[in-house]
Amino acid sequence: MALSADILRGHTDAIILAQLMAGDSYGYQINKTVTERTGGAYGFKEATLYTAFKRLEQNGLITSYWGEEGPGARRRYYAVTEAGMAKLAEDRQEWNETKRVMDALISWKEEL
Amino acid sequence: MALSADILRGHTDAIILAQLMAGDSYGYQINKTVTERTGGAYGFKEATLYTAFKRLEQNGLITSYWGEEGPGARRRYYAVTEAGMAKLAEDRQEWNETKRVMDALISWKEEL
DNA sequence: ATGATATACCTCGCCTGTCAAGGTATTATT
DNA sequence: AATAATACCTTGACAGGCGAGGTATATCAT
Repeated sequence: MALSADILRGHTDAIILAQLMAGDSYGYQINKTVTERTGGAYGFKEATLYTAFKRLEQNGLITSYWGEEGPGARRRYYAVTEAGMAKLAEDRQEWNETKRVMDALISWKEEL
Repeated sequence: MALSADILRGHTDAIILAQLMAGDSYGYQINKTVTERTGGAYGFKEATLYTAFKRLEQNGLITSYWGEEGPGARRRYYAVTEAGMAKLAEDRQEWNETKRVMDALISWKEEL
């Protein structure tokens, strides 16, 4: 099942921050990693991705810099800030809470 | 932690449908049940709730009728349709997939 | 009586994140 | 020369959440 982004709306920032915890990266690479990690079940639309970078940077959760130019298209790298790490920790707690709440509300068990 | 609805955006319909599987109910009651079931961690804003009812009914996933008038404010009851039950089954699968995807993307383990 | 609180419903208009569609540029492959 | 892959970006439309406002009934405290 391919997930629509509207289902994951609000989790985009957390997903990006989490990927950056493994090291600085750039848009195209991050998206490929996301797609691989989910077995193709999920990937960002480009507009969504770059909108998110902009938002994250404006909120001080990531910083960006142009990569050293080798051959090929230029790459803008992103790095998590301290604030970004703190935010990710919050988001992870929030995700655990989300799972708890959703499972309590839509699971089968309660109805049997 | 109190969850914002933006985190659960896209899951509102599934939550409502799941509550109605236990029997016909009305807005105020559904919301109280949701709040109780989540230990106060979640509840719909009224505008969100009634907007969702309208959407669900327009999509043929629920039907509504006014309750038999006893004393007190009038109540509009909602019932799940066959299409609603089918949709809920889909939504539940989707939720399982969402958990799988999110855990694959933001969990700690992968980084260690 | 009067005000407050709980129950119970509804609408309007703003806000925010997603994304289709459009664009630019480089390199490799056919 | 054309196509595809890499890599970035912006604009405007759309949809769901929700603050703020409204209506109405019943109970409880002052």
